[in-house]
Amino acid sequence: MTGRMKEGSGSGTAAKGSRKAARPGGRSARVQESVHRAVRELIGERGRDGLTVPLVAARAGVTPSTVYRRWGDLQELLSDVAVERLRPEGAPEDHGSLRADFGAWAEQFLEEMASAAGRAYIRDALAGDPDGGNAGQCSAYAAEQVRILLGRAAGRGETVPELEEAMDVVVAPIMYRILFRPGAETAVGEEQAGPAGAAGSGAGADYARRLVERLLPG
Amino acid sequence: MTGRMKEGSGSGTAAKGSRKAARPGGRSARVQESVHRAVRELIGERGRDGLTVPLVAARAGVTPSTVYRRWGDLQELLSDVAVERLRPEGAPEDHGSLRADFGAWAEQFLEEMASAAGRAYIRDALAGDPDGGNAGQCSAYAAEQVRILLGRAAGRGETVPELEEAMDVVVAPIMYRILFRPGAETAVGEEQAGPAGAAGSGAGADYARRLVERLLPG
DNA sequence: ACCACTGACGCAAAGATTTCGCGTTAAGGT
DNA sequence: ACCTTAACGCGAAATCTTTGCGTCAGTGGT
Repeated sequence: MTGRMKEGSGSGTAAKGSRKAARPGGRSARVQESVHRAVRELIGERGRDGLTVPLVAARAGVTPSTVYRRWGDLQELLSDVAVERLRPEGAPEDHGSLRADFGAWAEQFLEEMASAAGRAYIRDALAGDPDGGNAGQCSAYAAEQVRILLGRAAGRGETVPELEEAMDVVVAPIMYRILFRPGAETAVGEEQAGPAGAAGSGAGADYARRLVERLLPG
Repeated sequence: MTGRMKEGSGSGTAAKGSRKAARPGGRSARVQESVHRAVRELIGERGRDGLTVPLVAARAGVTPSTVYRRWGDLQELLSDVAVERLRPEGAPEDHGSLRADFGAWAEQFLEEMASAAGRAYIRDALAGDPDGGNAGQCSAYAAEQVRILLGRAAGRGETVPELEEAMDVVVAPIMYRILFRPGAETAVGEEQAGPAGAAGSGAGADYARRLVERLLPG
């Protein structure tokens, strides 16, 4: 990961309240922040397995029943934390053209999402998510980034595809391969790749670039 | 659902051994079949929530420790059952042309996967799947169906796209929308749909057809 | 056909997690 | 400042999960 996603433990100052916003005031916000931080720390120390509600609660300085009442179970709590960490940090870089912008973004997106940590967060986000709200948030994050890319290109006078089409052609295949085809995040059913690694450094960089070229005419 | 996926409780005669095939002989096979059937029955009776390992074990006529030892936890068991139910029943129908074949298949695929039951099974399959083996099996099922479509069209002399490209352009967007964009399985970023429901009956039928047309030239 | 070997199961106790009722605290509004 | 009520802490009860040990049944060899 190069920096699109949150890395450090708790960089933000204010709680976000991704779940129930019924009473987002002082104490509830403190508890949520404390529990989220406990989860992040314990994941770093003991891994996602070996994580239990009583353990998280103890680290956070609350009682287990508080966690159960707010989040229901460990899965939903992990889902909340995962979504928070899958949120992009800033706007995608500007490389002068839609092809370069989108290519670089897709490359980075694939690399981060396909990493062991990224895949774990994606699966956590999906797993404890009855109504699909957290998964929708993840998709909204990516769509927002792509919308910025397209809007920027349109401002340059370039002809740009629809956002929906861009999500279908570039983002969806990346996520599909990560989730359903472990170990196949590279390779695309087209011509042989360039001599060896055209621009990107990672393994699936070529794949990401080729998805972007499938979207853009020319 | 019209019949691509398994519907009834236990139609097959022999156990399949989707997990450990260490000792697939008589008793182990009976236990696996019995536990799987118990899960299917209880899901039908009490829903996926309110399902516990002791409950399943009691229905299956085994002790909870047996379930824990074979599957680890409820999630992995549900993942196994989900993959079994996501397996296609037979070969896709023949409509005379790749466009018609693929369109009809995609339409049916979307309808089944986007249903409440289909989505639940997909999420279960992904959730309890440490190594991604079950998810890979789901993808392999779909890929096999598409491979049949493409091979049949090639036999007719049609020019056909690569399997990988077909998966990227048609299957991936369908699964992405189901997982990450609840309530947005229809609509595509192109021209307005036909007058009103061209051929398919379901809501997302037009979307599936348009994905196929994005893949096929002409 | 018989026998030894080994993986899988049942049973039951120990341990951990999850649920629930009730009193208390503190946020939000008037 | 006072009232209302969502959210929390505490502790007991219920439920689930793990583990050790004896037994049973498939598997392969003779």
